[in-house]
Amino acid sequence: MPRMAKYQGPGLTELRRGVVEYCVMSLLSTEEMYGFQLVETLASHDGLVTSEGTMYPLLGRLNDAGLVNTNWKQEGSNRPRKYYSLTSAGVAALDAFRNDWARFRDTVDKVLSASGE
Amino acid sequence: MPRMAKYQGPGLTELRRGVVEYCVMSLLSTEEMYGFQLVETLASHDGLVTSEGTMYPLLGRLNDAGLVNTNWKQEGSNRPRKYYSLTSAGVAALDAFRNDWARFRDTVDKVLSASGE
DNA sequence: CATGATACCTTGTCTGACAAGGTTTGACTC
DNA sequence: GAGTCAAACCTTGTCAGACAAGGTATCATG
Repeated sequence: MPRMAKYQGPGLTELRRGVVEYCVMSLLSTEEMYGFQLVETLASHDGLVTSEGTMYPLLGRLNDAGLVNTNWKQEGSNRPRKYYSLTSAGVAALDAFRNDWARFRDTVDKVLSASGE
Repeated sequence: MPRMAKYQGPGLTELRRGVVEYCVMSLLSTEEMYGFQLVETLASHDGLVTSEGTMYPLLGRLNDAGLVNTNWKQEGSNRPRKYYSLTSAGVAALDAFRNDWARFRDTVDKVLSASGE
C-alpha cells in the first residue's frame, strides 16, 4: 500500500477547506495527539484528511496562532512524538466555529433542498 | 451602500469553497436566473456569496463544463440579461453532490461533536 | 449630459489541500 | 554493522476557488 489515501472524488478536496483545521482541534479537545496519529484518525476513519502534507502545515499554523501547544514525549522505545493539545484560545476558537458551522450547514442544506422557499 | 457584502468573518470564506457552485446549480434547478440575481439571492438571503467576482467566474466554469446553458433575454426596456439554466449533466452533477454533501456534513458533525466517537 | 443603478466581466491576491519528496529514528533482520 | 523497513517528522511546489478592486455597457432620471 503506497501511502494510502482513500480518494473521495475531485470536488471533495475543496469541501474540506476551512473545516479540517477545526476537526483537528475537536479531536485535540478530548485528548492530546501527535501528527501522524491525527492523519490516520481523520483519513482512515473519516476520510477528512488524505495526507501528511495537509496535516503538518496545518498544525504549524495552529501553533503559530496560539491555538495549540506542543510537547515532545518519548514512550517506551518508540521514537519521540510531538504531541499537540488545545490552548484555551483554541477551545474558544473551536466553540466559535461550531456555531459558524451549524449556521453554514443549515444554510447549505436549505439551498440544496431546493424548493424555492 | 458601497457594493454591500454582509461580511461573515474570515474563516467562512474557505468554508464556502466547493459549495457555492452547487448552491447556484440548486437554485437554477427550479428556475432560470441571471448572474446578478444569483449574487443578490445568495448574498443577501443566505450569506453564501459575497461578490460578483465570485459569481461570474463560477458561472463561466459551469458553462465550460457543460453543466449550464445560457441565453440572453431582453424583457421590456431592461438591459439584456444572460439567463442560466441547468443541463441534464448539471442535474446529474447536482444529484451526485447532494450525496457527497450529506456524507461530508454528517462526518463533520460527528467529529465536531467530539466525545471520542 | 451627468449621475446612478443595473448588469456584465476581468485581473490579481491569498489561502489551504495535496502530491511528491526528503529526513531521522528505532526495530528487526542478516 | 550494513541493509531494510516502518513510524514519524517536515518541506517544496502546484492548483483551485473565493474575493476585492476595478472596468465596461445600457438605460432611466434629473
